[in-house]
Amino acid sequence: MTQACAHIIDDDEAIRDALQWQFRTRGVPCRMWPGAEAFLAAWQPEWRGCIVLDIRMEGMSGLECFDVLIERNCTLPVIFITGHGDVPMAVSALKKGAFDFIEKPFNDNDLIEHVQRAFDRDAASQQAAADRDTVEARLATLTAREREVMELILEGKFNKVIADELSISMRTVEAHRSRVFDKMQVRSAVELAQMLTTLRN
Amino acid sequence: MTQACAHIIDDDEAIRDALQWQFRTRGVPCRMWPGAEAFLAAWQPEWRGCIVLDIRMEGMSGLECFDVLIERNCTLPVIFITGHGDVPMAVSALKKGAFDFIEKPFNDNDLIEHVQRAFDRDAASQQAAADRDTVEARLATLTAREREVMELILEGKFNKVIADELSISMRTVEAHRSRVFDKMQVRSAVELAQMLTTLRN
DNA sequence: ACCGCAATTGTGGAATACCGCAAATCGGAT
DNA sequence: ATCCGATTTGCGGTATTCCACAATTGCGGT
Repeated sequence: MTQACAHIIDDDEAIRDALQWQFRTRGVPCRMWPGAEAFLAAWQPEWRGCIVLDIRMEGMSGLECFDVLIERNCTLPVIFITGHGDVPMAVSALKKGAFDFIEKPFNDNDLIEHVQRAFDRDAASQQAAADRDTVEARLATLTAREREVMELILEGKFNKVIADELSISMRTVEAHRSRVFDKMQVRSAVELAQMLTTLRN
Repeated sequence: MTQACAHIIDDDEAIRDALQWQFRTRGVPCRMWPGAEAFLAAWQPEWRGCIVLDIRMEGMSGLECFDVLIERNCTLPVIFITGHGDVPMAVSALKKGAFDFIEKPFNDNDLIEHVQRAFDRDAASQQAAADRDTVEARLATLTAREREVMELILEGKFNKVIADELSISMRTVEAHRSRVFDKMQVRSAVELAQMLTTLRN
C-alpha cells in the first residue's frame, strides 16, 4: 500500500522550504513540487494522501491544474491556498469538489490539521474504491450468460421464470446460478443483492 | 404536494421588491421575508423549494439563521447572497452544506437560474426522503420479533438457522418471515435486501 | 372477566432451490 | 486438427421454502 503523502505545489521556493520544514517536524510525509506541470507529469493514479495547491503560479494555475486532475479522475482531496482569492473562485472550486480553500497567510498548524483531515477522507474513499474494485473484478469474471442470469436473480425471480424468459431449461439456470454465486463469492441471493446494491449507490 | 417556493430573506425592502418583481415576472413562486426571525417563526418542515439568505441583516444574521435551520434538520437548499462576504465565510458556509454563495451585486437572471437548480435538487432530495419514509413506515409496523427475524434473513440465514439462534421452532420463523414480507410489501428476500440496503446508504 | 394482538407450534403437502455426476454442442484459439 | 471454455441439458436425490388450516399461550387494555 502506498504511503499517504501531502503533495505541495507552489512556485515560491521560500514557502516550499518553510512548509517542508513544518511537515517534516511533525512527521507528516510530504513532497514539494515547483509547479503544476511538474506535478502533473509525475502524478500516478495510485498516489494517496492529498494535494495542497497554490492558485497563483507561473505557468499553469492551480485552478487549471485542478481541472486536469478532475479530468484524470484523480480523487485525492485538494486543498487550495491563495493570497488573492476571491469569493467566486472559492465557491467554484468547492462546488467542483475541492476539499478546502485557505487564504494566505495561514497558520502552519491549521494547514497541517487540514491535511490530516484530507488524509482521513482519502483513506476512507480509497477503502470504498477498493471495495468497489473487488466487486468489479468478480463481476468481470462472469460470462455474458451468467451476468444475464444474475440480473434476473436480482429481480427476485424464480429459476423457473428465468428459464422461461431465457428460453433455456431450469437445470441450465441452476448451473449458471451456482457459478454466479461461486464467482461472486456469496452464499445466497441476499448477499449478492446487498453487494451489488451497495456498489450501485 | 406543497408547491416549490423561493423564500427570500433580506432586510432591505428595496431588494425584496426588486427580486419579487423579477421572480413574479418569470413565474417563479417566491415569498419575501424581512428578517431571519420572521422566517424561522413561520417555517414549516414540509416547505419545498429553496432559501435565498442575505448574510448581513439587522438582528439575526444569515449565517446564524442557517445554523438554526441545520439544527432543525431543514433540508431546503440555501443560497447565500452577500455584499461583504469574505472567502473564509463562503468556505465555511459551503462546507456546512450551503447550496451556493453569491456576491452582490448579482445578475437577477443568475440568481433565478441558481434558484431553479436549487429547486431541482430539493425535488430530488424530497423524492429520496419520501422513499425513505415509505420504507420506514413499513418498518414501523413490524413487531420486535419480526424485526429480529428480518435482520437474520438479511444475513442470508436459513429459517432453520434462524430458528436455532432464536430458540424457536422453524414453523414460527416461517410465520414471522411471511408477515415480514407482507408488511414490507416485497415478494422475496432479495427485494427486501435491496430495499433496506438502499435505505442504509 | 373479556377481547385483540403478538408469539408460538404442529401437520402435511406442493413448489423451489441446490448438488454431484455425466455429457453433448459450439465457437474461438493454438 | 485439437483443445478449451461457454452453454446447454438430464437424472436422481436432498434440503428449503411457502402455504393453508388449526390451535395454544400470554399480555395489556376495556
